[in-house]
Amino acid sequence: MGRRSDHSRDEIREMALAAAEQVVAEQGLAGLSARKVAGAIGYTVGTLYLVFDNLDELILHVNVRTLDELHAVMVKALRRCRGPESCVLALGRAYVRYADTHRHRWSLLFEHRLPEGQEVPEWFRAKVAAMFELVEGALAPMSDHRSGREIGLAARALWSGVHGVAILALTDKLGTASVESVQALTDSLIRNYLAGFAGAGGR
Amino acid sequence: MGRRSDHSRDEIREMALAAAEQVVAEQGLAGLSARKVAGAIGYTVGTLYLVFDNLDELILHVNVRTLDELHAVMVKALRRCRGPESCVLALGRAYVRYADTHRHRWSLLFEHRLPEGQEVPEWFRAKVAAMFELVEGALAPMSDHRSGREIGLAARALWSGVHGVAILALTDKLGTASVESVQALTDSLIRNYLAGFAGAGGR
DNA sequence: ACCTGAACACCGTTCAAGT
DNA sequence: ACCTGAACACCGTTCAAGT
Repeated sequence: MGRRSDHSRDEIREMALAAAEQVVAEQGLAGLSARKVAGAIGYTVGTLYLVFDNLDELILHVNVRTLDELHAVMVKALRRCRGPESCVLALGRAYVRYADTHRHRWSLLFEHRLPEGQEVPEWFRAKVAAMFELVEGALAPMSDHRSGREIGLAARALWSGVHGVAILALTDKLGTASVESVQALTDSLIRNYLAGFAGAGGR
Repeated sequence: MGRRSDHSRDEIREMALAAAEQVVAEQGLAGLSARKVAGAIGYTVGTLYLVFDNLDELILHVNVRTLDELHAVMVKALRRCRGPESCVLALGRAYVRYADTHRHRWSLLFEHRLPEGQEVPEWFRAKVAAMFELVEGALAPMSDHRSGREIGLAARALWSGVHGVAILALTDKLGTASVESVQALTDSLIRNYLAGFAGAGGR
């Protein structure tokens, strides 16, 4: 036993994250364990704790990667749309499609909660903010007369909404879990919200 | 040891549920364990399994009670509103207020997931449906020309949206966790959605 | 310096044995 | 018939000891 130095600290981190992603993809949060991840990369549990503070930190990093993937998918969706409503709808559909095809990875984003006092680190929130900025960008062309603050609030309200639809539908709490019906729900949410937002009142 | 018969099966179930509620309220899902619940009611772990299939079933019943409380709170909110928009807003605010003041109980509703193949039982989904029916009822006065199916879809889209706002905001993923800002977000979501829904298009 | 392996204090779940 | 207590197979996390 003892020293091996087959891999650098960073390499071990990377391997662990990749292994954790695979376990989560296959078995969800419930199937994830430090021993399982360690075994998958050919190291002992102890080594994992040399490289991550604890399991929560590891999961946080898996989640940031998921946010990055989501962001990329949404950016891609923006390349095939014309006009503001079309673009917001495209973002919504891309989001729902990702959630549907990567259920476990996506669920981990919201099933995992940090222990009581601990708050979500800044670099994590920045990634969430980046996602909202895509929505703000799509909203901007239809909101000349509005302040950045208003657009920011609208993007958060609307996107949290899309997210809520995805959660209830995909975790089967609505009794209507098909991708089509989720799409119908998000489309309804987005179309009606935008009608109100672009129209008279707003607020 | 052996027989005691201090309490009937149903009494033990009731005591266990009450104890579980308290543990969850204080320490969240992560703090909940079969041994802890059993200890709190003065029985052994084994007894808990005589009365519940497993921990998942116990949690499911805690969650149904939460849905009942939420329903009651929303019904109460409907007593102090005039006109459709006012009533939907009242429902939204009641929901957010409940989520905020009972964070752990409310979080349990969505943090807890049944093991892979198992689906949410019918009696559970019925309770979720009952919540949506309250929203449908509030929506009805502003949708004479719409079918029940359309109203149902609108209620689900809108309410899932309110729920998503509450999740992201209260689990601190938005970086704006104050109750006021959550209220502002839900108000924005509801007002704009209703403007679109009541207005011309809809669809 | 790097990694292991065993330990500690917990889990959910089962079930022979006691009264 | 009802309940216990110990067992089993797991957890997350730590850390002395080995190379």
